[in-house]
Amino acid sequence: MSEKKIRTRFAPSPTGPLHIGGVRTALYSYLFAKKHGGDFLLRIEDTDQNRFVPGSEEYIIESLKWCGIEPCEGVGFGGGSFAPYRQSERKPMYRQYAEQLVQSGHAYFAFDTSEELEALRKKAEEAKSAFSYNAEIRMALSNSLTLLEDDVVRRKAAGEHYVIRLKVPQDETITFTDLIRGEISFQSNTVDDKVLLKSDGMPTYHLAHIVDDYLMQITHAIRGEEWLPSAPAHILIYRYLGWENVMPHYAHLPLLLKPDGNGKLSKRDGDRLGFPVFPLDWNDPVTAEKSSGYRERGYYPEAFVNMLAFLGWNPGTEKEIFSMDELIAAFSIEQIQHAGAKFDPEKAKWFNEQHLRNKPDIEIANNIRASVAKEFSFDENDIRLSENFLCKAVSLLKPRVQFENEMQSVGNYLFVAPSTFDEQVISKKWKEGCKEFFSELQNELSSLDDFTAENAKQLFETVASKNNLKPGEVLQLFRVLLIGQAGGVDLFGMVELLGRDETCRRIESALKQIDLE
RNA sequence: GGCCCGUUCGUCUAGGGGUUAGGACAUCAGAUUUUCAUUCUGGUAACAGGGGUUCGAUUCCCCUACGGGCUACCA
Repeated sequence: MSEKKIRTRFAPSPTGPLHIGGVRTALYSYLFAKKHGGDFLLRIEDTDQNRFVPGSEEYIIESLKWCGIEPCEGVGFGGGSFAPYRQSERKPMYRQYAEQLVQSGHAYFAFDTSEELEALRKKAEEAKSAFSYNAEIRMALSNSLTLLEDDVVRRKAAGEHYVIRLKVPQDETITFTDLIRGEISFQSNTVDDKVLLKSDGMPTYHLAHIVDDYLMQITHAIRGEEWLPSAPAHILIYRYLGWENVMPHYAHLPLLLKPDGNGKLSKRDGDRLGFPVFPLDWNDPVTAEKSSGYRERGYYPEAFVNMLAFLGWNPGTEKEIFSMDELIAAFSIEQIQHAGAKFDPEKAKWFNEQHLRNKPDIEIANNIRASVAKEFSFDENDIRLSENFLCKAVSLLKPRVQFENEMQSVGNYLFVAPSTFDEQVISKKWKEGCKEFFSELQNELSSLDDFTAENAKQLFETVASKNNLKPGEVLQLFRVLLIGQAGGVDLFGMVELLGRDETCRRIESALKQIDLE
């Protein structure tokens, strides 16, 4: 790996919505490429026509866009000079490499039907062992190693289905260096004769990803740990194709695990524990199942990405809140964890909260304006949609929410006057003279010129003492008159936000509604 | 079953032959706040077990246990 330009890829299958584990794989590949001034591309691995799910390719593209993980070339993103980037469109390219391997004696034609193989598997299972199409057994099956050459030609000419299998050597040790785990060795006898080309003429993942990575000049293949067991077969394919000296460096990422219990994170866990497992909402066209996404749940993409980056990686410092650019600068494969990470929905929320805190009020105000207008049916010229009002509301609400979209429900009292009033507070705190006090307060406030939190507070205290009341005695009542409830944002900050007219209106209206003797 | 990968607080992790084993989330307690939230302070809490190697091992090696992945004409 010297002066060669770094090129990484994300190569998902369009078999459904992109799992957050997949997004993380894409993210790490992206960060690594960007860090080294390289290219990151998106390739769609749709070699299995049976598992194709309509809409999932679009879903993948939209997810990456939302996350800000933008490939500089590939399906949905244009650019690049290695098109097409969809394997189904590259179908004609693969066969020659499979046949080349047959020519060189490293692969063979196999005519065994799925039924025959299925039967062998069953038999092996009954004998409590696993069937493996390998050196030990291949000489007993129907393939070009056992059949007469004429027979092979005749069968092919007759249109009989066949696959091309890799001829894995016996008694060899296959060693390679994983960027995360270091040197890993496999005994070739434990590797099976993987199918390279299927009977429908499509390549399997094993052949396709190698041909494409080679042709697309990929330098680093970052993928999930589930691929580790087939890595020796991949090394062999590179070797027999004569590409071993330019093959990409592999990095196998640890998996994302369930928050509780054992096993890898699945959609079911999200449903069960109430958190999304996908970046975006997804309605499955086949099963009609609905899955919720981080975007619709209200996460900021930068918080989502930040959270994902920290699941299995850390910068080695104590800084935790990162922008994408900061992640790019800090990223390194050496700091990737070796063990799987249990997903923690609580910490995910915390990341969003932190990004929310760091976001300027004006930006949040602009983000929530439309939904506030809709929620409360405000006219577009309503003062409560003004930049000034919304910014103040946001700053008041910011410490009380983790998501932008919680603001209007958590702070709904800032936008609309209450219709009910906390009886407990009233019956506990209301006493002689309160009515007079609030009437006078309303009166005084209505003529307060500079209507700030500070001035309103001062006035409140003055009027209270004039009525022989301690501020503490009527503060809670004041809050209930204004918003109907006991808790909430800073009282006088809210008074300033509401403004003179609305504040007075609310006091007056509350005094009428509360109807005390 | 076989093969491969892994194992530091409940969780995400830092660290690394000699440390009071650090941080964050969660949790608990106190302070601040007229309330709730925020904020601040503090607390509980971890090197899976057994053998080596070593003056010394949580750190290196081996074994065991446990966890995970793979074992398809799926990726």
